[in-house]
Parts: sequence; structure tokens; C-alpha cells
Amino acid sequence: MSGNRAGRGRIRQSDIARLAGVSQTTVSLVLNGAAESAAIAESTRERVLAAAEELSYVADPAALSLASGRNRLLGVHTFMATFPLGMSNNYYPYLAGVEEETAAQGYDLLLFTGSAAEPGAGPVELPRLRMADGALLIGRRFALKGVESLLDSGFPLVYVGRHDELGPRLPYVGADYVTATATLVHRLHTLGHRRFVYVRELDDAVASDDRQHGFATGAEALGLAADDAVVVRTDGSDITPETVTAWLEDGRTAVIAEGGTDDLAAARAVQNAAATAGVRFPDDLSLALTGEQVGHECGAPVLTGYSVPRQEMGRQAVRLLIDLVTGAPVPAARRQRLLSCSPLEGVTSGPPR
Amino acid sequence: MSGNRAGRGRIRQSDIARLAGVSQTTVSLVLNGAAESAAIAESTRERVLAAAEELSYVADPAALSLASGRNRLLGVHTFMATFPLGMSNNYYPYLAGVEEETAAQGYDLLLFTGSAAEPGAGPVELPRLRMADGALLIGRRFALKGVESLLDSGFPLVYVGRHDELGPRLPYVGADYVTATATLVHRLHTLGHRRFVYVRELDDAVASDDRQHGFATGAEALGLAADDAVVVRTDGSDITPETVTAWLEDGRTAVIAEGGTDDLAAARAVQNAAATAGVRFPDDLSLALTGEQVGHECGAPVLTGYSVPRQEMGRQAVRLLIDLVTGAPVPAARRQRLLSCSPLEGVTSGPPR
DNA sequence: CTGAAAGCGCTTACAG
DNA sequence: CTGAAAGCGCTTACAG
Repeated sequence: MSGNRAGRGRIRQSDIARLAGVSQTTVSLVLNGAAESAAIAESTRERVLAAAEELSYVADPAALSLASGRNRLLGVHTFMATFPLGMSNNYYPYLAGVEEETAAQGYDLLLFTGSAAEPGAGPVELPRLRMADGALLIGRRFALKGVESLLDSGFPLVYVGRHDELGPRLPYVGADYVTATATLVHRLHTLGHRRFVYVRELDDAVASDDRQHGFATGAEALGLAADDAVVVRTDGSDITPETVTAWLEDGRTAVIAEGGTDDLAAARAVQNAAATAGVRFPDDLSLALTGEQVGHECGAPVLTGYSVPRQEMGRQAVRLLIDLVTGAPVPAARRQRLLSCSPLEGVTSGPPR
Repeated sequence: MSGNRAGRGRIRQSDIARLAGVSQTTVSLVLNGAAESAAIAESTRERVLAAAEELSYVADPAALSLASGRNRLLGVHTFMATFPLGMSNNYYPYLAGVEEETAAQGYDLLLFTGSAAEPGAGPVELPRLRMADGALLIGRRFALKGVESLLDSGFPLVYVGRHDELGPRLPYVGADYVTATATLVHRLHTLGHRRFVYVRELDDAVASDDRQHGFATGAEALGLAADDAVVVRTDGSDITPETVTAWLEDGRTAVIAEGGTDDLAAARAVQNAAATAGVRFPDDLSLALTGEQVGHECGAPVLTGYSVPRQEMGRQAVRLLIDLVTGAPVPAARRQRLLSCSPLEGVTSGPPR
């Protein structure tokens, strides 16, 4: 049979029409409310409304969506096999913000999960986003090709993060890691530190590049020599107790570790090596983070760093997306924006005397 | 204009048909896969598939749903204004399980959030669930009327929790709080406690009733007199230091507080009152929970209780829902089931000597 | 093996 | 002020 809805006992506009003795068109007109129904006789209006009430009519959302072209659904995709609903996950605050604002705007959320059927599925999954009126993209990196073709077809997309590789075509709401990191260097400098080490993980993503770039920018602004602001890129295995000792002997009293990664491997490697070497925080060595400790353990000291306004990024991304979906005018400057991060004071102190 | 989808560059089956040089019907037949497409020439099939791939076609869920009643979307509704993505929230593990299994089955999730447009929206929002093939209901309580009319129309629904008010009509996957709580009483009895107090919050929900019922059942099984297993129902304000002292003077050495609520107000009230009274845990008084401490603070002692298999409940609810959606045969016994909770050993000890 | 046609429940010009 | 009709993008008998 075509359409199993009738069999499901659903009430249609035609049922109301029959009961009220009008046409289905009139029912639709009345039920759509305000503007149009001005042109409908009050008595007719009331009859239809009464009939609708009596049958406890409710519009079929699918039909409604098909006819009007909108479904008030916002897709979310994170380019991962399973959706990062994981508790101690960095993505979590984004989602909370997204969800909050989506609800506030009267939309609902479509979570695209990357079906298990397709293991390395990034690009394969993307087209399914079209089910929604528009979609949010979240994640450290993404499938460029799939995103491009979505954009090409005019599908409204907003990326949560900075991404300029596609020029002005991809709207986004990102965090200003460059400024935040430069400021962090400055803060440490104010505390008295003069030589810095930046420890970055192997993974590269725009957010990582931005952080490192901010480190360089900050050092430059302070007039530091290249050797006073070195960058170590590592998977952690080559940060040995000797490494840390050598830093200190070199007068490098402040280490900045990459934040925003899932496990903060860089910071952890430094902490472990320091512990073995008998180097104490923050008396001997200061450790700061280009971000905050998300799933931070009981009793562990809070590291100096900055907080990324993830929830707010989520909210703003939703607002931007809805503007794009509804065709509201969005000036170019508002299509790509960076939010600033706020300083987080932790256990970092001045250098040992 | 009617239907703005074309303008949005959405690819339709007719686009594929044109590219592949076949009819739209054939495209539909091919895209629907297995059974039917046996009757389609392999070469045609391939041509259509290639064209679909090239255009990165994706079915319009609304059209699909309208025509066939299926779209591989599972709705989730929690009867709250905003979706409980909140960090320390009890609902979180359910969602994690739901998401995981949904992904594994190749479905996607529709999060129904309760639009802010309708404040007291429970029943008003429910019909929107029909956008999905079926839906999961999560929450301590729910809008009975809305749920009933959804059920009446044959819409597949699974409640995460026990709910027998609708008889066998509402399928569910719940937790066996009755047995878990009875066992908890037994465990405390084994430690030497002989007189118990059960502290329950004012809110009532099936999950709360079940816990209290389990307390009664457990006490009865141990042959305790009514006065040895009293129930206090409170918003916390009348649990004073004197209350706690009186319990102890009465020989009531074990307090069981209601778990599973958002803030564990009952347990907190007991803890605060005890602290003021100078009563120590667990030396003077043992405190157990009918559940576990979800967003449990650093340094706070872990309370004895039991863990609710929330994630597994989520997974099983999804599997059940998909069976209902696809029309797989589901024996009555499998339509309503309770999972058991596992004991959690905390700081509770025997009674003071 | 393939296509023309009806239908799912709605919206929206267009006529009257 | 109201209704007949076309169309949204699909599925599914039914003919050929």
C-alpha cells in the first residue's frame, strides 16, 4: 500500500473538512492562522476550529515539511564514528550550547552519527545532513570535499571553529586562540618568566596551528629571541625527565602545553617527566595550558590557561545557521567570527629565584 | 512558491533519472535496494547507482516519510524544556547508550527538545515525534495523554523506565529498583543494622515508588517490624540535626536515601544535618543510596548503593524500538523488561558497637 | 525488466 | 470569502 499513515489512524485535514462542511483548502487556511485567515468568515473559522478540536487534529510533520520545504530540523555532524556524547569530552560543551539555542529557537536537532556500516565514513555520511534545513559541523578537522559539495549546492552550513581554507564560503564561529595564547605568554612574562617552551602534540588541526601561532606572536610582541620561545612537537614519548631538567638548567622556567586535545597528552607528558625528575610545580617549573582542563581529576592542581567559550560558540553557531536557513541577511563580517577566550588563573607562579 | 527545495539545489530522484536515462520510478526501485531490485537489469542498476553517487543524492526524509512511513530516524524526547545534555545529569548515560546503539544500527537520532515557543509543552510537542520512525521516551514522568494518542495511532514508542499505567500497551526497558533496593536493605542487615530509615523526596515518579517499594519488600523479607523500617518523605528542610540524633538514640543506624534524583537532595539533607550534629559517617551512622552518585564531588566519600545500568537500558531500548519500527516479531515478554542493578560498595559499615 | 500513474497530507497561487 | 488544482519528493501497485 502507498502511505501507511491512513492505516495508523491519523486525522487529516480532509476529515476536519468533512465534519465542518468546508473544503480541505479552507481547513488549511484556517489552521495556518493569522495573516491569511483574515480573509475567512469568522463563522467558518470557528466551525473549522471546533471540528479540528473535536478530532484533536495534529498536522503530519512530514507532509507539512514536504509542502513547505522546511522542517525546523538542524543537523549536527562531528566527523567521528560515534557521536561524542562521551562525558569528559571536549565536544560536550559545544553540544550543550547548540542544544540550548536550538530549543530556544523552536528547532530540533538531528544528530548524525556516522553509521557503523561505513567505518571511515566522513564524506559518505555528509550528504545525509541534507535531511535537515541546515547543519552544524563540529570537530578539529573535517572532510573538505564533502563540505564543499554541500556548500556548492547552497546547503546552509556553519562550522564551529575557525576554518579559512574555503575562503569566505564556509561560515564559522571560532575561538580566538591566537590572541588568547599570545596573552598567556604575556601573563607568564609578567610573572617573571623569560624563556619559554611550547609543547605541541603531533596531531595537526587549525586549532592547534592557531595556538602555536599565538605562542610565536606573543613571544615576538615581547621581543623574545627565537631561542627564548622554542617549540617542541612530540607524541610525549621523548619528553623525558632529562628533557625537563635540561629546560630548567637552560633557564626555561615556563612550559606551555597544548590544550584542547582529548587527553592533554602534552601536558601529561611534561607532568610525568617532571615528577620523575623531582621537579615540582609551580616552584621549580610553571606549566600552563592553551586551554582548560576539561575532565580534570580530583585533587590535581588546576593549570593556568584560558577558557574557550565552547557553549557560547555553540549558541552563536546555531543563531548564525538559522539566519542562513531562513534567508535573513547576514553581513559578511558576521558569517565568520572568532570569540575571545578568558584567562584562567591556576597554580602557575613566577620562576624560582 | 510551493516547495523551496528545488531552489536550494536539493537533488531529487528525477535528477538522477535524467542523468541515468531512466524513469524516476526505476531510480526509486534501484535505490530501495535488495528484494525489488532483483527484477532490474544489472546494467541499469549500476548506471543509476553511479548517477546517484555522482550527484550525492540523499532522499528527502519528509517525502520519504510521507510516502513510505520510514526514514531511519529515531526520535528522543525527555519531557523537559531543554534537552538534558547537562553535564552532571542523570539522563546523560541513557543518551550515550542510545546514541551508541543507534549509530550501530545505522539510524540517526532526532533530539526533540520541547520548543521554547510552547512553555508547558509536553503534549503539544509530542506529535512532532512522528517525524521519526519511532521514538524513545526518557524521563521520570511523562505526558500520559500525548503518549496514549501516539500509541493509539500505532506509532512505535519505547519508554526508558518502568511504566505499567498503560498496561501492556507501552513497551519499556526499565531498571529493577525493587529488587535492587530490597537487596540493599539485606546488605545493610548483613552488616549488622537492625533498624532503618528510608528518606524519600517529595517528588513522585514510578522510579521513586519502586525504590520505596523495594525498601518495604526488603524489610519484610527480613521479618522487620514496621517501626524498624520507617519511611520519611521530605523536601529536606525537616531533616534537622535533632532528627538525626533521635534516629541514633532510637537505634536506627542505617539511613537509606533516595537516589536517581538530580541533586540527591535527600542524601544531602541527611549529610548536612549529621555534620551539624557531629554525627560521623560511617562510624556513627551508615548512609546508603538507592542508586549511585552521578556528579559526585572531589573528596566526598562514595556512598554504598547500586548502579543503574543506564547506558545498557539506552542500548536495549533502541534495539527494541527498531524491532517495533521494522515490524520484527517481539514477544510480549520482551516488550516490557527490567534490567538488574549491580551493588556498589561504598563507605557504609556496620552499626557502632 | 521498465515506466506511467496514483497517492501520502499538506501549502499555495489562482479563479471565481 | 471559498474551493479546485497543482505541486512538494517519494513509494508502490499495475500495465506493458
